Amino acid sequence: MSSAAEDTESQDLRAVDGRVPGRRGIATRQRLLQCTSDLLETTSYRDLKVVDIAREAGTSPATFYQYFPDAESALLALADRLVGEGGERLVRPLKAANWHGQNAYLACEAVADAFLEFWADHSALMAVIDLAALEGDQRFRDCRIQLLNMFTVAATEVLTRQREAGFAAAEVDPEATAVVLVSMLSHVAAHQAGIAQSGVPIGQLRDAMARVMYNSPLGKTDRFATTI
Amino acid sequence: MSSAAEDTESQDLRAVDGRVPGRRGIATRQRLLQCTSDLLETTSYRDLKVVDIAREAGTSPATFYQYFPDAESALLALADRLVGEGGERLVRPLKAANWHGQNAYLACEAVADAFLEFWADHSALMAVIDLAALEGDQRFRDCRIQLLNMFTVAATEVLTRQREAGFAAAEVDPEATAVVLVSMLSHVAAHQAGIAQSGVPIGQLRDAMARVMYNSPLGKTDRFATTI
DNA sequence: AATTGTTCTGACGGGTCGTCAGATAGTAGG
DNA sequence: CCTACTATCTGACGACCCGTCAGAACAATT
Repeated sequence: MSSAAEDTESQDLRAVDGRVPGRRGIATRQRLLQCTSDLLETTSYRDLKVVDIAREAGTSPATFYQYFPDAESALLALADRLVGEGGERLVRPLKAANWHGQNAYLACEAVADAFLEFWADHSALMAVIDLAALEGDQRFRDCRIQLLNMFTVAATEVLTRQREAGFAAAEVDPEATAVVLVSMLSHVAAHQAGIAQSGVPIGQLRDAMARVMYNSPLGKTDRFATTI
Repeated sequence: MSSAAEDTESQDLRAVDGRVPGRRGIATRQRLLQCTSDLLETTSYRDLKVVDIAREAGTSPATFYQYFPDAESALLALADRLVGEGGERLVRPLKAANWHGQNAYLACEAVADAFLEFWADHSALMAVIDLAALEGDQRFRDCRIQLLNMFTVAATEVLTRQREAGFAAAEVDPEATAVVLVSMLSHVAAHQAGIAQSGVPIGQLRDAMARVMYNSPLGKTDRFATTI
């Protein structure tokens, strides 16, 4: 399942004119992707020009257009590659944990860390995904949904179990709660640099995230547990 | 204090060449702003062309540039006008509430509603602010911070009091918690349309937001309150 | 080395941007 | 009503970026 990205890379690849590229073509495409990724570290998404990517890759703009219809498509290709890894990384601490008693808080900390670290590791690309999705680009919107969907589904399941076990009120809507928590996690993770810059240490942020999760119906594994 | 925006409008206004515009000039500027706002309802932020705004206003692009250095600046002028109203609307339910006992949950509902409604009322412009801020534009970033700052400060105060009253653990960091909650509120509010479209009713969303707030240290006004 | 298929690129038409000199509209004084 | 002056508007322009295409350069195969 996690090789889906790989398969897409080697199977479906077509140059713009419909031909299947050979060894050299694939290498060029790869080089263009790498240069796009590199440039993204120093250039803002909107200032990313095809001509710059091409120059960085030591080739001409026309070559770029042979492999991608536009600059965004190259970014999308990079983003797609991230979805597999990301979905996995985010959902792991949720699934690995056993949501009983005190373990729940540890799980919440692990989840907060996973979000913060994943966004920190891929801040530039994640910013592009968030941005393009917000801007209404359906391709990036799907990408973002797919990335978060695995987590949201898993969180919904945990919440449903908590509710069935009587740890949360019957009116709690598991899916809505999961969406709200995912919003919190992804938004804080995406803005961690800015938040830190305005004086809140990342450590405190992580604790606050974990606490909010733990105190929500997600973390409650005891009918009379108190807020921490 | 709330007339600050008005003052700015009538005092500081300068045409691009440094002159102070007269009656007619101010009217033209106003018309351009209104057309920008109108076009924003039907056009995506990035597709907003100066030439379109000018045509809509029945004037020429060159006229536009006499009043704004670029299209973003017109949007910023609209955004600034929203900050006064927005800050006020968001913080009111937080300050109006007395955070004692059961009232706290009602306050949380009111806060959730305020965020959802404010973003719904100004979805297009708020999307632009979020977008431009995310994109790194410092002017919009400041604008967004100013909009949310009043609320964040007020929430930090409430949290500090709750902690001093012994309703939250000593390790709870009021500011970090406030930031996390504001992230949740603003992100959910900004994406409410998309979330609703994917099948979660706004009502459920509101309840989930209120519950997450209420269960966080913000809502706890009783040492042994249980999760709802 | 000739042939065939693949990959690359210089040069171009089309479009948007922001500027500026000059046209136009408004106004005060005679 | 005319003149002179100021405020406002605009047509036309150069600069820039985008994506395309015909043909050059390259690689592989015989």
